[in-house]
Amino acid sequence: MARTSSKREHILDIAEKGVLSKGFSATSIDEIIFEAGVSKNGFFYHFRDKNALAKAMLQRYLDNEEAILDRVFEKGKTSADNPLDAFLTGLTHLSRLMADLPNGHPGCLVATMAYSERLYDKSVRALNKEAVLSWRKRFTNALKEIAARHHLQDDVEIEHVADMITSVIEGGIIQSRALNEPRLLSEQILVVRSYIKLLFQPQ
Amino acid sequence: MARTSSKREHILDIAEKGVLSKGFSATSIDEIIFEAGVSKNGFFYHFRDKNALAKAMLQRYLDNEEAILDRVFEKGKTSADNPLDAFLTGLTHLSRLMADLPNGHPGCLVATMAYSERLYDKSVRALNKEAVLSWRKRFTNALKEIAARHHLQDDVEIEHVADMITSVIEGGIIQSRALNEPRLLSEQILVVRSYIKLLFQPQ
DNA sequence: CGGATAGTGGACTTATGGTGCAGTAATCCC
DNA sequence: GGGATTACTGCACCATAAGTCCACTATCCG
Repeated sequence: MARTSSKREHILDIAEKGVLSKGFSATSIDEIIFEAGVSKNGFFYHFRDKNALAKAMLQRYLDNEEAILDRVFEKGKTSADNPLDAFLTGLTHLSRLMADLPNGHPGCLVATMAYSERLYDKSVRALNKEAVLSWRKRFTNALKEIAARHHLQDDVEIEHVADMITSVIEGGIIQSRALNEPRLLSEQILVVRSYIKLLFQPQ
Repeated sequence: MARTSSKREHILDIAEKGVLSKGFSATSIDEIIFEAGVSKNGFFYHFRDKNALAKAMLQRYLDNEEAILDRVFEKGKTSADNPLDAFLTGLTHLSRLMADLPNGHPGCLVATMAYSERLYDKSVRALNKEAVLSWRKRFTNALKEIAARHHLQDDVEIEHVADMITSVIEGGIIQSRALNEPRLLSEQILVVRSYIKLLFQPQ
């Protein structure tokens, strides 16, 4: 067979879709291998067990998300002359990106894994934690850069505001799904943008 | 046996703990009945199938949450003389309530069910949707009452701000779990409180 | 004392996660 | 061009899980 595995990525695609619509344990290996057109041992060749599948899925998801966030906020920086406008523009781009997804955001693996932690081993839980911490770091750094130039209009900790951006995105995805309102997430991002604006812009 | 079933509630308690820590399908009926000290047919006497268990769990969870929110925001109203202060005080109470949970919030069933929707039938999905809509209604009504007296400091839709309160709570729970930081949720509620304050209070 | 409520016990079916073993086709390295 | 490595297929097997069927029982209410 081919040297570079195309089936591995195919398995991950199918597994991710299943996990985000039914949860991890309801997504059976038999079902994955059937859809991927691969044998059972073909699956176990790539992933020692289901936990290894979870870890690979999560790692791939995080790499992809990071690249998207990098791109969006980099784009914000080029079109603005101060950190506040850059960040606000970045959030606008992110909102539009979410609005352009035809069926809404497919769901966040970090959220599903946080809600079924007992299923995974230490390494997956550590990876999930690291991901949330990296978002905290990303947004905290951006907000600190803003705070260096603009006075805070309320007594809140920068780090908590950074976490709130993540909260709104995760919560927005949940509500989008529960209500079947794909646009809700992008609207929520604009609301948190409104907060950042009010928090740093004197009226 | 006793007339009023104590075992039914016991089953629901154990099932809820399992679902919030491992997910729905990973929480086996065999495991539930073992922990509850009930026979398999004892389980199926109360719940036609696993879907009926999910529905009963969710209904009980929602009734409980509604009672808590009613209490918290009612308390806010008695200690303030205007709707803005009443709502801000309610959020402070809610934040404190979450901070006082020794192991943090146990998790939201609405979120887990939104993330494994394909597992449940129409009635469960409808109940989940109804729950999110009831939160939207609750917060929208409160915010509209405020908006009748205070001028909005930014161009945002009240309903989106209402949804944001739910977003921050759901997202706060996810991050609390992922990071194992029980206090994060209560901090997040104070940040959304800060937004409501800035949004209605002229500087 | 009859009927409803709240169960127990056991046998059975199908699906799922996972293991073990034997074998194969392509490719890379020397 | 030959041996190791990669990327698989096929089959048999095991324990656990959801769910069904049937027969039976204990308690309470009117």
